[in-house]
Amino acid sequence: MLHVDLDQFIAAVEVLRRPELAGKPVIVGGRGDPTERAVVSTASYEARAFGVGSGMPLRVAARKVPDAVFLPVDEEAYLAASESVMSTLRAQPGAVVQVLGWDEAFVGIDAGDPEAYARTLQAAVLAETRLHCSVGIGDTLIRAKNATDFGKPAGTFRLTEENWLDVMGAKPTKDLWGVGNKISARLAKLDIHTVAELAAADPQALVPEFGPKMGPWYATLGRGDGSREVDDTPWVARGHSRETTFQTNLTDPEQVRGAVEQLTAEVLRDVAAEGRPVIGLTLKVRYAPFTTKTHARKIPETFDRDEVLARALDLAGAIEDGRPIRLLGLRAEMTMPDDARKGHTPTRGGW
DNA sequence: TCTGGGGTCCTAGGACCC
DNA sequence: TCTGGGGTCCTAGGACCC
Repeated sequence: MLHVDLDQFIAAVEVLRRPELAGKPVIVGGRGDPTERAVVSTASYEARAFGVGSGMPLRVAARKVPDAVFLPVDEEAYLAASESVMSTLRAQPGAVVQVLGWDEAFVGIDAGDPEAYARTLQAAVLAETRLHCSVGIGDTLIRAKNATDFGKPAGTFRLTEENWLDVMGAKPTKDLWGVGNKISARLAKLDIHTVAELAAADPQALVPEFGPKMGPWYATLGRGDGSREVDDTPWVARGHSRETTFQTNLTDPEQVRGAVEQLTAEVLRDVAAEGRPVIGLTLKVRYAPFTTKTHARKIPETFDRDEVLARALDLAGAIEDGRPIRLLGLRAEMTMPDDARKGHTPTRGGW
């Protein structure tokens, strides 16, 4: 199968409608004001050359590249571009498309020459949207996904059982999809540092540290194994959430209640738009300096809007907790009945 | 250097039941 | 007197992805 990934997607969409930005360092994030509390969504390759990357605070990015062009996030524009890309992929002969995000998809194909198919696909996307993409080719989803990085920009690369360890074996475990800083550090405690070492690990030996599902799953990741099926079942959201970061920390309980009420109402609107009931409510509270507390409640399906709001304000009461408040941010999440759930590869991120 | 906003899924531990 | 064993449900917290 193939994994298709648009190159510097958000920055590329912005450059398309502002051709004068081509070749300049472009940084998209927040409201486009580098003095605000917000982070980088995407940086163009020119900005990345200065060490700017996704997730970096805008203030830090501005220090690194004072001359950069800062732009606000425009979700609608990216969504429109994304839909155009995905429909181009679906229009290819024999393609089964599993969308992973705005700028990524798996494409299941039955082609004798996957590289040739990939180049056809890249040409079609470019012709339709003027956007470049890289394509990974693999015999599992994991291998296709990892292959894409080696194809960037605008190229292709193939990873299979044959060359997986030759190409990936010496890489740190963090390079694997689903292994971040925390998991790689815990693997290191077990003296597992590289992909090859993880591939050689006994899956059962990882259970005490990571649990019955994730332990064996990490060993599978190390080998590049896992699903070979591209699944184009339409995606159904499990939940909705809204998050905000305050430009200055909130300290007043009344302000906190107001913020909770507003966020909750916004999420309720998203859920109501789907005509589905709420069955769970979670408030995540980000306190300065950087601790998160969670307050969750199950919600009866029969609850109406006002009852859910009241339950949220109940939870907000727990925020105060006697101590002085210093709130960096808030997130309200609601879950919906999961009758449409599919799945069962124990991965995060919905496939 | 200092922390987005949208998601998904897993694990631990306590409560409760038989 | 001293404390089984299995199950489910719920809450809190954590980790990761784009």
